[in-house]
Amino acid sequence: MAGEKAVSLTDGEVPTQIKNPELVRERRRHIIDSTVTLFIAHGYHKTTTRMIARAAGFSVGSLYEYVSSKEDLLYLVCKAIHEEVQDAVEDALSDSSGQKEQLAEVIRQYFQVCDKMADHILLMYQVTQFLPEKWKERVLVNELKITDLFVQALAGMSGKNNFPVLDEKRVNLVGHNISVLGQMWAFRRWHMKKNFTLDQYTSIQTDFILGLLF
Amino acid sequence: MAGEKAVSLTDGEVPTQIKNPELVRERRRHIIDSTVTLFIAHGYHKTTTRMIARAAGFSVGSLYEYVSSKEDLLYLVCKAIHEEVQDAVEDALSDSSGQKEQLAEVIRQYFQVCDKMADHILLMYQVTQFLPEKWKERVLVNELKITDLFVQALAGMSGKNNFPVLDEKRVNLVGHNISVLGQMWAFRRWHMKKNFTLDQYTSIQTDFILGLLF
DNA sequence: AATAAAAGACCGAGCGCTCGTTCAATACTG
DNA sequence: CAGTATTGAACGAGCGCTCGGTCTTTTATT
Repeated sequence: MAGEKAVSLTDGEVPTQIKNPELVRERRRHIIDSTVTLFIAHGYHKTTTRMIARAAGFSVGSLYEYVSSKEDLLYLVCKAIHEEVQDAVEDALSDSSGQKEQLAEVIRQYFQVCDKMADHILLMYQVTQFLPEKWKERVLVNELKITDLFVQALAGMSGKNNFPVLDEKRVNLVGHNISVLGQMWAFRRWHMKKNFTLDQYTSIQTDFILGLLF
Repeated sequence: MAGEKAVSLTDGEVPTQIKNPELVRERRRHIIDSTVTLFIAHGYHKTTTRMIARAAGFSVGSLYEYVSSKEDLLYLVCKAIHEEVQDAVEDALSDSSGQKEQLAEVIRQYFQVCDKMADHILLMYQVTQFLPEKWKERVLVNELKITDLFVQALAGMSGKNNFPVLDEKRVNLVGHNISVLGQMWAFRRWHMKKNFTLDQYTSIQTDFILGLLF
């Protein structure tokens, strides 16, 4: 179930003119990579399909053989980012055995991911709004999946190893808080980077989350 | 100092062709109101200057007498939203006397503001990216001002009334956390509204912030 | 008070341009 | 040669913004 590193870029989800599915997977990977860089640098609207084509080493025409619209490409980008974050979080969780110290470690690794992928996280925040409704829903579901990893982990700890028992709603919300406080390092970095190192940030937020502050 | 409900819409900041400053203030107020509604409904890019003019009851030409570009108008919108939030938070803080229970009350009122202004908060997240660098900085400063209200309040409580002493960095970060956890009710409402009432959310998050969970 | 003149506010057709997308022509490959 | 992949010029809808002009209000003049 976990650990597939799903590279489902061929999905009928997003249509293509090209017959050879392997070619599609390979080229799309390439297109997505180029596009992410451009989107981060210039934003969605100021990145033109021509720029994307050029950066990926294609003509506009070819680009449109592999991707049916700019919006669809945007969806592929969002999906790829989510997959990357999700994989990283799953890795972090895989060697966590449910102690309070382990939770701290998971948070530490997650925040590390948020730091490394700060640009991508910011991009997701900026760009989800431009997805067609159909894709937008999917993206939110993916976002929820990541948060749920924390929720599940917390639920697993609840009541064990001097961990307090938390009802479902509380667990759920704490999961979201962890998720968002990680992202905050990305979307408020204009302030954070000026005032904290990542380690400082992690340390204080961990205390905060574990309720050691007050 | 506080309580001016500053309506500084005449500021030389954003240029205009119209001579009568009172007229400018009045009309801009009106234009901004119409624009906010449109931006919330359709986003920045899909809202055309024609739509804005029509909604405000002007011709495009007149619109451009009061506002020198769509980007400047966007800045005015952001500023107006921040002013509204800031005023509301200041009100909430004005009758807080520095007890733990009072902090809870401030949080409650702030979250209420976030709920009422959820659309606006979301809009700010979506739209800041389109501001010219010059305005973007200002907007971030305004955002910081609001967070600082919490930081100041916390700093004032630190050490008094069975409140723990917190160093500057911790106080600063907790202020940001309060600010962001309020906004989270807005930008994750697709999940939150499905699973919590505002009261539930407030109650759990207050516990979380005050560290009563673990 | 009547009239002229100047200023200020308002108008909207249209300019110049960008951008996503298409498609007829061309090249490649087995 | 058939099937597939690639190309990039051309398209046309849509956009922000301008500008020559009109309408309204205020001021000046007789």
